[in-house]
Amino acid sequence: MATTQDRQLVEQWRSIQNSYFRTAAAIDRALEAKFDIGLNEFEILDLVAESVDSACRMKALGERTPMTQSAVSKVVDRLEKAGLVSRQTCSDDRRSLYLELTDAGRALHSDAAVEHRALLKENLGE
Amino acid sequence: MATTQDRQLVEQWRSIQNSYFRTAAAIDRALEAKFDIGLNEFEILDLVAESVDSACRMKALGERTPMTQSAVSKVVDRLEKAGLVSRQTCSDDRRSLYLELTDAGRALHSDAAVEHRALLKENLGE
DNA sequence: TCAATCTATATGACACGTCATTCAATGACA
DNA sequence: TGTCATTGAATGACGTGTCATATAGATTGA
Repeated sequence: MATTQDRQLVEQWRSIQNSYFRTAAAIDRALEAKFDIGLNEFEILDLVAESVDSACRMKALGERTPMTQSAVSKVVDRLEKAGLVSRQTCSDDRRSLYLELTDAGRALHSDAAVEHRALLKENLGE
Repeated sequence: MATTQDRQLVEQWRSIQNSYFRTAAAIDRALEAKFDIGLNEFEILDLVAESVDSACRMKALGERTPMTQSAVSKVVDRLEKAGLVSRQTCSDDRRSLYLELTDAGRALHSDAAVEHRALLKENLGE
């Protein structure tokens, strides 16, 4: 039997879905159009940009994002191919890699971040 | 410059992302394991199940879901292939189709809905 | 009534994410 | 030290979503 609570849960869930998808789509389109990178690429850039320490980070990145380890790896592939980020080997654990923004990456990030925040405000803050 | 408000927005956004992804993944896995359908398939089933009127619905479905029209079409393909739903032509507009649950679809939906609601409660209500 | 246009759905090419696996490096412990 | 398990990351096969387009039916207006 569908209880009232069930219906409320479903409503709540649909509303989360809609706001998530609408916001994500809006940001994705804008970043794609203006900076030629997708939302996931930006989010990785953003995480790298806010990591001031130079700890080995591919792993850490995976923990701060809902993306899979392999998704992160592929996003980083694209960022690296685009010359925005570079993979550096870790001296203390040679399995690990950490990421560094290139100058181009830093520049693009700081422009894109403005757009990103503005769209978040528009869609979340309303 | 990163203002405090910016940081709050980003935090809020990440928290939405996480709760969305965690919940979606949990439901998806459970439905996949127990009923062999994905979350999107279930959501279409759910929409069809709650449409009591027999209006032409493919179109209407598209409006109640963040999915693309073409995504809906493919999800329905799979549901039809699985024998859970059937496409019916519309007499008043032969371009349109409406969907009907098969008996198997109705049965699966009512079981899966219990699971779905329970997981929503667990993840959203907590 | 016949174009021109619009609308509902389907489809194919493509991009991207996931899973399972692989590979190399590390750690643990006998 | 040598084996065995574990860990960080990359990769290939695959499924599914998106975009652009195709198709068929509807609508409009001359």
